This record gives sequence, C-alpha cells and structure tokens, in this order.
Amino acid sequence: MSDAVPFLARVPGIQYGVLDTLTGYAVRRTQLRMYEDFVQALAPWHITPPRYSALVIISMNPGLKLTQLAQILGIARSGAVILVDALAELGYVSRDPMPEDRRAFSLQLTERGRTDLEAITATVQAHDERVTASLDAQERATLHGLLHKLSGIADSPGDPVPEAVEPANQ
Amino acid sequence: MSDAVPFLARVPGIQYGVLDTLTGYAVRRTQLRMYEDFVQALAPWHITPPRYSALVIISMNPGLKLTQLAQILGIARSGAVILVDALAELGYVSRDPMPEDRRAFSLQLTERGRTDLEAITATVQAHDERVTASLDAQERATLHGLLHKLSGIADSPGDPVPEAVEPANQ
DNA sequence: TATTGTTATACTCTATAACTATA
DNA sequence: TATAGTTATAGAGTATAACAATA
Repeated sequence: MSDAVPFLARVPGIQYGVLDTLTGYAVRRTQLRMYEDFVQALAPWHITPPRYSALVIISMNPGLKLTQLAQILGIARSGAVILVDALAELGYVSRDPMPEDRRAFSLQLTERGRTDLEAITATVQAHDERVTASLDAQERATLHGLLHKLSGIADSPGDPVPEAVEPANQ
Repeated sequence: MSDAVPFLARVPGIQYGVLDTLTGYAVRRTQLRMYEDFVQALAPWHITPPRYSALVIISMNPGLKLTQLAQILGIARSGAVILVDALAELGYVSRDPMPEDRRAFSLQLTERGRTDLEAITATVQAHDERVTASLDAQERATLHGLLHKLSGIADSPGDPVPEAVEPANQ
C-alpha cells in the first residue's frame, strides 16, 4: 500500500501548542511545502533545489573550483563532487583544465547548460510566484527583507532591504 | 581531511543572480541556518526538529494513533514508526493498547516525557529567540503572519492568527 | 607538508511496497 | 476486502576519512 502524504500545515481538530509560536517551525513548514512544489515543477529537468543553486552559482561565477563551489553552497567537497557529477551527466556543466593548477578544474556551463538554464529559471520563477501567490508585492518584499535579516545577510550597499517596507498587515 | 562547512548566506565576491530574488531560496537559506542551530542546541536530548514536532503533537493530542500522527506530520506511516520508536527508546512516548481496536495503539507521553518536554521546550524557545534575535517583536509578528499565509494556514476562526498576536514584549 | 578532487563509507530522513493481525 | 502497524529496501542529501596527483 502506498502512503503519499501531502503536507497539510494544519489538520482540523489538532492542537499544535507551542509549535505555532516558533519561528523555526513556521519556516520549516513553509520550506517543506515550497520544496515539494519545486521538486514537482522541476522534475522534467531532473533539477532539485541544490542542483539549481549550483547551476546558478556556476553560471554567475564561471571558472570556480569545486572547492570554492562547496564553500559557497555550504557543503562538503564530497557533496560538491556528486552535485557536479549530476550536472555534468545532464550535460549542463563541464570541468575544464586549469593551466595554472593542474590539480583543479574550472567549472563552466556548457552551451546546453546556458540554454536550458533560461527555461529552467523561467520554470523556477513561475513556481516561486505560484507558491507565493497569497502575498502581494509589498508583503513579498517585506518577507524577503525579514528572511535576509534572519539568514545573516547584511543589507547590501545598493539595496537597503527591509525597514522602508511597511508592516503590510493591518 | 575534514570539511566542516558552516553555511554562509553570502560569500564575498560571489554573484548570486536570480537566487537573491526567489522567496524559496530565502526560505531555504533561513531554514538551513535555523536547523543547524536547533540540532546543536538540542543535541543533549537527542531531539531533532521532526522528533520535537512529534513530541509536541502527541503531548497536545494524547491518544493519537500512529497513522493519524503520520498524517499530521505529513510523513509516511513507516516514517512515523521510526519516529515513535526513537521517542519510545528515549523513554518519552508509550504505545498503549486500544481496547476498541486491537490493531492500533494509543500514543501517550510518559511521565518522563512530560517532565523532559518542559525543559526541552525551554531550550527550543531559547534557540528560537536566539536565532531570531536580529528581529524585533513587531518584525517577528509580521514574519509569522506572512509565513502562515504562505504555508496555507488560513486565519482560523477562533484565532485570527497574525494581526491579533500582540508584540508581547514592550 | 598542504591542497584538489576523488572515492569509500555511513547516517538521517524520507519513500514505496509487502507482510501480519486484526476489522 | 480494508486498515493499523510493521518490516524490508532504496534513494536523496549530507558527513568524515583516506587516497593519488600536484603544489
């Protein structure tokens, strides 16, 4: 027998107690729901969230070494190897030799990687908008600002993220 | 050689491109950081986020069947078995027979479960406050409201979730 | 010696499917 | 037949540790 269990944030009649007061639980609950939708939407490309992150990072920062990619993504080098292997197998990433250091490889998007990344990104953006459809533009901006604060992203110079945005709800 | 890789939301000199505009990436990034802190803070009790959720749900809704717990948590029954096994091994949860259905068990907290859950919850709350320390009370309330909206929690009838929640401290 | 990429191995969390004992 | 709990097995995603080639 199969148990596909779509996650319901709230089951009627159930008491959630302290869970409802924890920011961490709210974030986790939201993340689970979004992750599910992402995986489903990107299944045709065999792209998962970590793979997409890696793809974008390599695209925006061509010539990275695998060790650098691992640091940026916050994973172990062995994990980066698996990630790059998968992206290489999909034909999206190539390991080019580095003349100045024959131990290392320079990571690049392939031609196909560049092309498909556009379609993939369009799908990701559609997914992101669909999943946040319950928020208006201002609420979304507020949420971004708050999450950036939480995850330790200092307001970047040209983009003073949150305070300017009003509480929105009331 | 070991690679402990603490996750940095932003590595200097790296371009994040579209990732910075995606709500999903911001949520995932925040969740990763919080998860790490939770696991570290609760390690003395061998409590992980899924275990904590299960513990609170069982505590607030005594007498649940394992299949109900699985539905509430959004996991497969086989996963609930593993979760309950772990909590039972820690001495926190018991499976009591259900006279009206001899196939099922009634899930309860043990005496020790009730006692330890208080200390565990205090630790979880301390963790949650520490990790959200960069937000003031109003920002936290706003974040809760937005996340609840996102994760599909309709303002429940008797408890119009976000607006009514007072800033509490001030 | 130290670093780069790799491999071997293991652990957590999750899933599907089949089994058993009841209903 | 269908359901409750369980077990077997597998697949992501992550980790640590050790290795060969190169610095």
